[in-house]
Amino acid sequence: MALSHAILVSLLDRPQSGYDLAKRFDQTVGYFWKARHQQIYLELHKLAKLGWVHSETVPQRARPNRIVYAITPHGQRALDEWLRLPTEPPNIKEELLIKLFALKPANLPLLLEETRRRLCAHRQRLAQYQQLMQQHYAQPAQLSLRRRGHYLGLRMGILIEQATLQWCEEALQLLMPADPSQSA
Amino acid sequence: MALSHAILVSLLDRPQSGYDLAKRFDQTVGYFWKARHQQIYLELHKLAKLGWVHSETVPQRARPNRIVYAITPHGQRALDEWLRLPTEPPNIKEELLIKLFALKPANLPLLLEETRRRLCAHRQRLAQYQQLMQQHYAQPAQLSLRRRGHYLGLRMGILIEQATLQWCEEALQLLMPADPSQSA
DNA sequence: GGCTCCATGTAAGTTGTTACATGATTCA
DNA sequence: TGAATCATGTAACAACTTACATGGAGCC
Repeated sequence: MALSHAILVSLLDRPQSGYDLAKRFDQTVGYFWKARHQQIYLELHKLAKLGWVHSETVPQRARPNRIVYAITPHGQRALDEWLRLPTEPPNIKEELLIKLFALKPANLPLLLEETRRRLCAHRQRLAQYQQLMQQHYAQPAQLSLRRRGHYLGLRMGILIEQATLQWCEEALQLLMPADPSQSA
Repeated sequence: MALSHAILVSLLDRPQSGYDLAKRFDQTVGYFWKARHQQIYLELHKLAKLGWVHSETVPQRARPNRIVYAITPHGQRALDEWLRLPTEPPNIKEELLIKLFALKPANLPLLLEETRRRLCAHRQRLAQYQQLMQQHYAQPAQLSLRRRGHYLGLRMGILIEQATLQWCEEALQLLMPADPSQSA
């Protein structure tokens, strides 16, 4: 049920088409919530049936028409009710951890390599997030309330990436065969 | 496809029934991968059909029979192939962040309260993880390779909880209305 | 008498993924 | 000439959740 609510929240900013939403989910929101365009279109149909959004077709020349959705007062109320529900801590679903549970000498090199690869990937992501942070949220205390919410999303992304990076480094330390030429 | 692999990995330790697996997924493994018993039974049936596990019925007096599953050589090979596939960084799916995207004065108190609640929940989890760590993994460098894998799972849990805790504290700081009687 | 544990499952529904489909426009 | 962008969708499948079902054993 949460993707539909994520869509509603995104529509609070401004009316958008499914295409717009999909692009946005690929960027900012997508750091912590992924959705493909197919799923978004399906949810929009459902939301329209529920009367939580209302759609308007915008004709275009030489392009498929855009169908732009806006949140309705009914949708607003539904959203407010949802906000009142308690949240569950998310679970991590980290495949690499499962793989490490199968650790044995034969696949140690493989898993070390994969951990190194992930380390690089997370470094890149972190750098990207930090750049966004500098560009858009340099002084969080001076932001509007709405934008503080956005800031906190990005901030969570940074903290999680940092934690993951540290984990990767520790894992490599722990699993790397000690090299005698390096010690002492 | 990852739950079936998580089950295979768990069966590496020893043959287990669906019931055993469900209990284990509620404990150690469950810190980063949840599964209900229904899902586990379904996956076991699938795995049996694929020939990746083989089952043996253990009759019991005055109790339902246990069906104990063990990994087969074929399952071993499938697992080794899966280990070779690259892993994706998991995505967070944190509902609270979506809710904060809908931040406005009217629901600020609500979201502050929820953040406080989550702060407590994560503190408790962290304490629990740290206790397990002390009990079972006091000296990680001296563990067997297999147990180092388990250690790293728990370690990830701790790092994520710490990051989340810090985030909660920062969020409260940022969103709490400044109380004039506290400043200066 | 009611609760939890043991132990397995079916059925229905929701959510999300992958594959497939269309078709003009713009850029290299 | 080929790829990417714009823009919407259907169909099949995989993964996961929720509800329901059974029934004895042991505990308080």
